[in-house]
Amino acid sequence: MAIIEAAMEEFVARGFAATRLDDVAKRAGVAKGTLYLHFKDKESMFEELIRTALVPLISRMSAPPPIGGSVRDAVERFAETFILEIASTRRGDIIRLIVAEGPRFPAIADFYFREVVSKGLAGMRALIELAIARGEIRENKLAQFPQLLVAPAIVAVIWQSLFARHAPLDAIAMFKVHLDLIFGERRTT
Amino acid sequence: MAIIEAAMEEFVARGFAATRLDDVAKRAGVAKGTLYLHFKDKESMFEELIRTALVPLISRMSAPPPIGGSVRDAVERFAETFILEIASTRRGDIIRLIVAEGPRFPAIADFYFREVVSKGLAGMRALIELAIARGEIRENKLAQFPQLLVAPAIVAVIWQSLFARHAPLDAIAMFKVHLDLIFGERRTT
DNA sequence: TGACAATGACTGACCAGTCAGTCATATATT
DNA sequence: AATATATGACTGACTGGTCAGTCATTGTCA
Repeated sequence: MAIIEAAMEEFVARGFAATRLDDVAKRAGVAKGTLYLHFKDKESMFEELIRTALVPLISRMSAPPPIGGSVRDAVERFAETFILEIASTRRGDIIRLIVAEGPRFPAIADFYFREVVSKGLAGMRALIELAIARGEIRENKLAQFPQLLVAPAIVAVIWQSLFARHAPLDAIAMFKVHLDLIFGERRTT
Repeated sequence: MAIIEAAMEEFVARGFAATRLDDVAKRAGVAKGTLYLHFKDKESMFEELIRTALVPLISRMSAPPPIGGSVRDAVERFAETFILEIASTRRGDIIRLIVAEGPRFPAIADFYFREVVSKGLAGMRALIELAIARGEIRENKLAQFPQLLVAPAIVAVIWQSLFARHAPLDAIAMFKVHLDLIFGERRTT
C-alpha cells in the first residue's frame, strides 16, 4: 500500500505532530480524502503504522531457535542480521520513532513492550541460560539482564540516526567486541 | 528562570511540534508576549533550552579523573551517579528528547555530539586504555568502542521513560553485571 | 444505470508571533 | 518633598497562516 509507505516516510522524518496529511497524500499519489477511507484519523493511522512496521521485526525475533552450532554463533548471526537490516536502514528510524513518541502514545509503548520487547528479552534470556548451561558464558548473572546482550544494538540504532554523519560507527565490529566480552575472546582457529 | 523550567516540562512532555507556547506561558505564570522578550522564536527557545540543560551534564562528564583506586571503582561510581541523577530523573527525558528531535534539529545533534558525546567517549577511551595498561581489562579491542562501556546506561534511560511502568529495571544492578563482563567477576572479599 | 471509490475545495479550530497599550519604578524638575 | 515625565518590562487581544477532517461532486466499473 502506497499510503502506508508514504506515511512511514513522513512520520519518520518529521514525527507525529509535525507531519501533514496533505504531504502524506501527495507522496502516496492520492487525495487527502482517500486517506480517510483507510484510517479513522491521523492518530490511528500512526498507531496502525507502528504496529504494521513491527510485524517483520517480530517474525525475525521469533525466528530460528539455535539448535545447531554454538550459542555465540547464533547470537552473532542474529545481531548481524539485525544491524544490517534494521540499524543501517529506514527501519532503525522506526525504533527511534517509538522512543520519541512512545511517552505520548502509551498504547504504542504498551503494544511494543508486549509484542516485541518482552518476547525478545525472553528469547535472549533463554539463549543466555543455554549458553551458561553449556559453559559458553561464565557470568551467570547475565541471565537477569538480557538487556545487556542487546544494548549495543540499540546504541547502534541511535548512533546511526544522530551521529553517523559526524563519526560513522562500524556496528558489526562493535558488536563482535561486545560478544568477546560476554563469551570470552574468540578462539583464532 | 520560571520560563525555562516551564518550557522544559512542556517540551519534554509533548515534544517540540506539539508544545504550545500558550501552555508554556501559563505554566511559567507570564503572558505569551513575555516569552518573546527572552527568546527570538519557538525554535531558538528549544535549542537554547537543550544547550542549557546540558551544562550540568558536561560538568559531571569532565569531573574527577580517577587517579586513586581501581579504574573499575571509578567507572562504577561514575555510572552510579549517572543513573541516579540522570536516568532516574527528569534529566533522562532530556536525553530522550535529543534522540527524538535530533534528526529534525541538526544544530542540536551537532552541538550535542561536539560538546558531550565526543568528549565523553574520549574520556571513556582514556579510562579503558588505562585499565588495559594496568591489566584490569583483558579485551584490548574495547578501546576502539568506548560506546560499549556506556551502552547499558543509554538503554537504562530509554527503558525508564518507556517501560518502567511495565517492568521496573534495576539499572545499577544491571550496570554492575555489565562491569563484571568487562573487568571480570568481582572478587568477593 | 447503479453502486462504490476517489477527489479536492472547503471549514473551523488552532496557534505562533505581533503590537498597541498598561503600569510600576526611576529620574528630573520645582 | 511633591509633582511631572520618562522608561521599559509586561500584557493579552488580535492576525494570518496552517492543517485535520468533511462532504458534495466526479469518475469508474460491472
